[in-house]
Amino acid sequence: MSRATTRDGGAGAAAPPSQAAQTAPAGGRMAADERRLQIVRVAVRLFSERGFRGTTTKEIAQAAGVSEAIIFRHFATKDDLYAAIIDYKACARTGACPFAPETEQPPFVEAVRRPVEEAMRRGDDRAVFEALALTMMQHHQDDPEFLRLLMFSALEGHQLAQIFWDKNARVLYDFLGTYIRERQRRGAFRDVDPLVVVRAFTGGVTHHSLVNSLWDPDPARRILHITNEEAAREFTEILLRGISADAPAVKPARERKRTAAVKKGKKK
Amino acid sequence: MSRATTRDGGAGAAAPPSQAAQTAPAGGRMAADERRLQIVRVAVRLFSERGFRGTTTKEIAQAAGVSEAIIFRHFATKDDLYAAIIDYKACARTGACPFAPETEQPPFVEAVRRPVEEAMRRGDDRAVFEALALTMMQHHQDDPEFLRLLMFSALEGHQLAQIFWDKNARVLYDFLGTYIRERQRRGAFRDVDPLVVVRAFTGGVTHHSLVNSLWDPDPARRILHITNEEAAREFTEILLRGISADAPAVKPARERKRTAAVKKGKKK
DNA sequence: CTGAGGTAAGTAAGCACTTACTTTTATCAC
DNA sequence: GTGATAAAAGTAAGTGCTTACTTACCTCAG
Repeated sequence: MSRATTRDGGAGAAAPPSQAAQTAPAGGRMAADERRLQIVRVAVRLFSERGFRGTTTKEIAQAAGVSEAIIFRHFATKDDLYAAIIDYKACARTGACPFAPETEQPPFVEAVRRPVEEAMRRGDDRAVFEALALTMMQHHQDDPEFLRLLMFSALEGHQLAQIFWDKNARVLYDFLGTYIRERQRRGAFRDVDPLVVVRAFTGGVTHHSLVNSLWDPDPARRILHITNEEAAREFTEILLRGISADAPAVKPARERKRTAAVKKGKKK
Repeated sequence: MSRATTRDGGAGAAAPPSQAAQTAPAGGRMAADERRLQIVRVAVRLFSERGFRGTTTKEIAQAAGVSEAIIFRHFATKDDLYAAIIDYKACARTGACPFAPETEQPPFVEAVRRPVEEAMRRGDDRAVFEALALTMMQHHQDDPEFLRLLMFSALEGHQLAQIFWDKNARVLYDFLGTYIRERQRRGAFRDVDPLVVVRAFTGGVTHHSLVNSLWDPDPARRILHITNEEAAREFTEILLRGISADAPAVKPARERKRTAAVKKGKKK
């Protein structure tokens, strides 16, 4: 059951720890399921670093500490391995999915859902959006592989991108959009297309994570150095003021009042 | 000057129009500069579609209608070709570039700058952000290659991503941040970190373009089908309401005179 | 008749994937 | 407990194809 330890000092010739093997020495022999899972994990890491096309099966084998043929014993083709990654990433984080495709629960949305729905029941708008933003950012930060893998997948035209959208983004748009519509009916929010609100908010959050991950890596973080909590709070504050109904009519834009002064012959 | 046409009907054997050659038959003989530029353009398109690693020199040659050896007569290595692309995409539009095709748009920030700065001088916040959003989205839509190339570049760790950030994003953060800070000093905007505002706003805009380009392509556009103008208007509305200074009693009057009321505990 | 634009046909290295073979280990009659 | 055994985990050394890049040659404008 537990990982190896049965024969660590054994033969010794299996995997020289001198180079490579950054992930796991993985020296000993493994049960098929273990090995398969390990290969998937290694492949996820490498694909997220270099893309599907940019990663060779040889590299995966080396990083996993086995020969290339092992990869092809567990996965018929490289595409097959990619498919396994989709299964893995689509359900791995729920913890309730060893490998079976039976999970219908999308991990990302599921992680988001609980705290957000709880806040929704209380009608606490601030908590809703703050929890949403924070959960998303935390997810991106805890699992930076995921964003990269997703972007590679979208750019390279693989299925993961579409699956992610259907299982996560679409769900989010639906249930957040529904909430916003409900709050509008109650007069809490002004009349904007709820989907535009979702797009604007999740866009700010996702873009923030993406820029952090691609251009402004973690320790230095020189472009915009704020905690996820601060970011969630500020983004939420902007959005809530931006869509709340009782807001003071915004600003000089309402120039129909100011007929007197500077009417620059603008458009109607 | 003009593209070929000198010997289209000539030999006939050069480029069979039966397959490939989606871009340009490019049959005849070209001057070196012409050919070089054409190769760069073709390569930009292919790299943006499949990434640097995912595009072969053979494909580039075929799409350009020449033999592979021609690529390597003009560019020592594939990396060299990539470097030429950087020049092309990063400065081709400034006009200050070796082989700048004077025809195309100015670079990103330059395109944004003119309308936005004009609105800034008028102090028309709405126009500032709307013009910014609209110019960005229009740029992304007119040149969808660019976003894809940029993302590939960032993911694959090429220089273009860094150069783009330094030459465009950083500049935008600076000069929009400065504007916001100025408006805060005048009491028009509440006290938020200007960089957070820039991140939130450009994030929403960029994310919108990215989702449109990767998940919701143009003709159908089923996830969120709005024009760039509408999107710019809505995003701007949300942002401006979101960061406008608190006006407890709605005071549409010029705020710079009214030192008394507003000015909450803002300065450090 | 020279030199620049262009090509066909390479080359060595790298790719996804196989084949033929060698351990290791769980199992079960004894 | 043994030890024969079958199945599975593992490997070394390929296979044929593709890749970035070269070499040797051609062709035609000036």
